[in-house]
Amino acid sequence: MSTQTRREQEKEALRSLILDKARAIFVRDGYDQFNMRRLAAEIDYSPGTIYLHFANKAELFQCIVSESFAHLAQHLAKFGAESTRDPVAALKHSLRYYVDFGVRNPNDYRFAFMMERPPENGPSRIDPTFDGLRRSVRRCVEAGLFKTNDVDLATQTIWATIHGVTSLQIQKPSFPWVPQKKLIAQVIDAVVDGLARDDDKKGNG
Amino acid sequence: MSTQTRREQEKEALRSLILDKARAIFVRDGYDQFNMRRLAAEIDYSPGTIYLHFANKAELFQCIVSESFAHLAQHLAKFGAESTRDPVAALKHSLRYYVDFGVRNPNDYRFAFMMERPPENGPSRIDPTFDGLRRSVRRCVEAGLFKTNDVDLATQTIWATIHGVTSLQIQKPSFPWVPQKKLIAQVIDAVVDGLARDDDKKGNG
Amino acid sequence: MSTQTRREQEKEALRSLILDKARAIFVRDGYDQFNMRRLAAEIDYSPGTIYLHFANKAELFQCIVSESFAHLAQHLAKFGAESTRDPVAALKHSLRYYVDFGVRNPNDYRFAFMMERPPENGPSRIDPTFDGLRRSVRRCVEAGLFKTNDVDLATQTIWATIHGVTSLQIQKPSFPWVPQKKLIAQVIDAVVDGLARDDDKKGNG
Amino acid sequence: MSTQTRREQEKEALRSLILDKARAIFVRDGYDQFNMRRLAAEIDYSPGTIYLHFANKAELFQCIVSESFAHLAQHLAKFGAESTRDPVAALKHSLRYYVDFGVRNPNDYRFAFMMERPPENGPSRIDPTFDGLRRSVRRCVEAGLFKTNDVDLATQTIWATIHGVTSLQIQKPSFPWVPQKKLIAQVIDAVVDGLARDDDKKGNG
DNA sequence: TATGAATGAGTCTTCATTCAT
DNA sequence: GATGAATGAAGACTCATTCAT
Repeated sequence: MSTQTRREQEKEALRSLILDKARAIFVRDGYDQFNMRRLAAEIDYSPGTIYLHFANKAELFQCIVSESFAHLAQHLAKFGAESTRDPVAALKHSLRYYVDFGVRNPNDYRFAFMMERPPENGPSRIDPTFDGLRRSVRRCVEAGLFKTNDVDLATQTIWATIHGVTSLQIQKPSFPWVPQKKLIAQVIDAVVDGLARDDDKKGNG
Repeated sequence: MSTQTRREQEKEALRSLILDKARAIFVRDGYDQFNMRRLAAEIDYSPGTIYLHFANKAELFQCIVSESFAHLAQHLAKFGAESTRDPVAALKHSLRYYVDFGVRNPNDYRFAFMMERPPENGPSRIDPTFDGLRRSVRRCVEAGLFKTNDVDLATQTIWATIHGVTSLQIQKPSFPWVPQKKLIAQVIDAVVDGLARDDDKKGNG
Repeated sequence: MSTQTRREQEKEALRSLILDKARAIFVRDGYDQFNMRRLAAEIDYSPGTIYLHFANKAELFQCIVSESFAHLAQHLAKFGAESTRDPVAALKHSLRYYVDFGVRNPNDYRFAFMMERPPENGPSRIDPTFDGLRRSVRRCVEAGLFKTNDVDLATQTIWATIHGVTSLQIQKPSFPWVPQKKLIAQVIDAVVDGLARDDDKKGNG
Repeated sequence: MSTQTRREQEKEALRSLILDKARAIFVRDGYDQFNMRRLAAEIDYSPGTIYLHFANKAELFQCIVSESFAHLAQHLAKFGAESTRDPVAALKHSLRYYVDFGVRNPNDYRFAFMMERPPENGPSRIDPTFDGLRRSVRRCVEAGLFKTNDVDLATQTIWATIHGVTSLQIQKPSFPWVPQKKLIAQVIDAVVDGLARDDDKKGNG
């Protein structure tokens, strides 16, 4: 029993080691440049060992994508969870959280929203991640704080917008950006204020 | 003469054929999966023939990128060119034009802003493309129509935003989007209205 | 242990097999005609296997060159090592030894001095090989046995000379040569006697 | 007639142009690196044109080799032609001429004696070139000036020797040689003096 | 369980040579 | 005679994956 348990733990540990290193390489080099032999070398195991844990490169990749979505979902779960007096402020807060998560965890964000290959088949993984945001937006709509009543429209407007900043910050770090914090705040303020009724805006945060 | 002319035309035609097919394959498969042999096969020429027109894969790719930027520049030439009574309306107009270009020419947009692969050297190609937009934004700032006086901040805010919609529309076509036109209009209105002083907004466009 | 040892031995054996076959092909076909695929075929392994032992064709070639120089150095170690009553006789003895090495190990000699192809970087490999010969010549000069006092001049004269015979014997075996031993002896005698003062020559060896 | 003649002259001129450029490239780059397309480009004709004058790369190469031998033979024709009072001095003179020719026309020399690929089949081309030298040596032998009576032995000794200097000067220009003239003179003096009877040497030239 | 040697299929690229014009 | 587009065959090298140990 003890032996078996230890074995399982070791197996799990190795699996994690592979996943972590693989994630880093996938992000650094891209899917195609990623190289099973290099991965093996970097974790100091033989190539064959990786195949004891993952059927092949594609499966390894998918595992990492799933992890990223899970990580994302877990962090975004709170989105619109709390009921608040000021849903707009809450929304902005959530958005800052979202962008912040992406910028701090570019690997996860890339896997979740930016990497293309290989083509996904199953159901959209974006949708669920989305629900929190939609909930948060709905609060605002239901409180009559937005010009529009179309929750999906507002949600997608916001998502597109903040995905824009997030992905560009990740993808084009060498562009001569204005200070990141300032830009992010400005984007969030602009889009939310733009959606909000005029009489509801008085510099919230 | 006639012979020579015909030859040149044929050569040009083949070059175009290669570029067009290559563009399609690059977009379909990505830079790494793109394959000179397959390209050759798809245009029914031998691999060597491609090398009569392009030195190598990277150059072929860069040619397509350049084409895309040229195409973009040509379509965006008007950006902020006209001096108008209503700079905000002009800006919105331009933005609609920008997104429209991306959505209608997804391949060009991909090559210009979304494909990662081979590291560019030379000067940033984004910057020049950017100038028109910045000019358009400056008009608004100089007319005192925006809350902020920071032209770069406003420009980047807007660019990040509309790049967000544009790229998502291109990259995630299977997502259950609200009607595209509506979304685009909403994003543009939201972000520009969000940047504009309150007393200047009365549903323009 | 036994397993690991056997593996290492097998690995070493394969490395040797590759080196030996490669050396033969390099000599037979020249650097450019040498072909990794053919080498692989001739040793009954796949091309990839060779790359498990050598990074690329150039490295494989350099390894053989190094082997040859090592072989040469090992055989020429004694050159001018012994202090003798008769430095001229010792020199002639060494020269005979040198030519003999080249003729008996034509491949080594080719790799060391006759093959042109890939431009070496690093420091000249000839120089060190040369030192023994120079030492041997210096003995003669210092003993006042040569007409000239210029050690480098004498050394290079001798080297050029014996390289002449050696390389021709290797490169033009089908030429109607006089008996090889006779020719070699004559060349050595002629050049050394020609350098020596008249009063010191009385048929030594 | 005039037209035909002009045509033939033009054809001959082009043939020469090709040969000259080709020789330069062959020597610069070696047989394998030599490239028919580059040759065509360098003479400003199309690749096909070369094939109107030479069947293929190998034939082109052989033509150049033949030219080189002819050039060499022509220059070496005088070798031992004049009957002189001092055959040894004449021999030395000829040898200086030989080395000089090689060093000044490294291309010819390489083609004649140093390039390997592709293997020759026909009768040895060296032998004829050799005759002048042998004649010159025979004079010395017949005048009783050499220790040996074996004309072939003496000839080959001398040839091997001076080929040694010549080829090394051509092939290893980056070696830290003593001044070339000095070395060549020394080699010639040494080997001829070494072959000559003691009582015949008194600083000749 | 872990190894790591080995492979086969594939990738970019080059080049002598041909042939319709 | 001259062109130059086109090709077929080849060569260096890579890499996911397998399998005997």
